Amino acid sequence: MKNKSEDYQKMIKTYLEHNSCPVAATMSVIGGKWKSIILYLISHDVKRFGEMHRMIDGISKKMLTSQLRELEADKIIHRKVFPVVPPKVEYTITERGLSLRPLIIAMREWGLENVLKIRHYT
Amino acid sequence: MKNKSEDYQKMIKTYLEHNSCPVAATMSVIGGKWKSIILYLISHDVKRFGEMHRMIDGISKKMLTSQLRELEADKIIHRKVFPVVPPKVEYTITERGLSLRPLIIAMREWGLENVLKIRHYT
DNA sequence: CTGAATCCTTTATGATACTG
DNA sequence: CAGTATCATAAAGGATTCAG
Repeated sequence: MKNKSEDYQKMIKTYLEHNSCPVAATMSVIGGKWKSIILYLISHDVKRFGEMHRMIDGISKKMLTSQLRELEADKIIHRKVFPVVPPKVEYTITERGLSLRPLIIAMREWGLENVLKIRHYT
Repeated sequence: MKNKSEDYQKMIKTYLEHNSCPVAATMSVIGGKWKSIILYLISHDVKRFGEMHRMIDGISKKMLTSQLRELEADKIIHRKVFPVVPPKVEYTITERGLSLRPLIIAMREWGLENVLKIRHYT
């Protein structure tokens, strides 16, 4: 209990004094509307832009672009441009991106155990 | 590898056919702008509305209300109203809410290890 | 004290057309 | 093919006021 309390105190301290929460930080990396599925697709194998655009139902090119750029900025994925005509761009997952796998899996488990039981997603 | 591939196939199937992803589902529960800190505060001990409003710097009463209502709808927290004047309302964490702890902690760890190193939060 | 109601501003996302 | 640019709409969030 001592540990847990100290942990809590440190967290609140971080929150309240520096207003920078590690949890929120992580959320800002993986919390985008389409980021989890993009991560899931890319973590399996290399993907091209159009390929993902076709696979992810309902996403616009604009959104796909912005989500990819954010993931790239956070060094979760890598964007490789081939100087060919027509253009070819490949997205791959980085080491840092791979380190998110346990988290994604844990969220998936929790979702299966909890949310999908009490809610409807269309 | 077989397992992982099947896992992936199932996930993509879920995503693409039913458009209901367990990861996104979990995200919809804990991904709100202020939910992680609310959870963290409440998981420590019972909190009243005004108490949280004072502790969470920058949150409006409107936002606090809506975030609390969403957490309540997802059965993560419980809202207990005392029929007194002036009004008194206590928020407590539920069993389901407690089951989120490992997830929150994992996100916190990842954030500390990764995001806080490469970004600035103000 | 714990909100609800209203109005307003900002941000996010969509649709469409265009380009190297 | 892989985007960008532009315009339009929707959703999120803030400020303020009111009420039991």
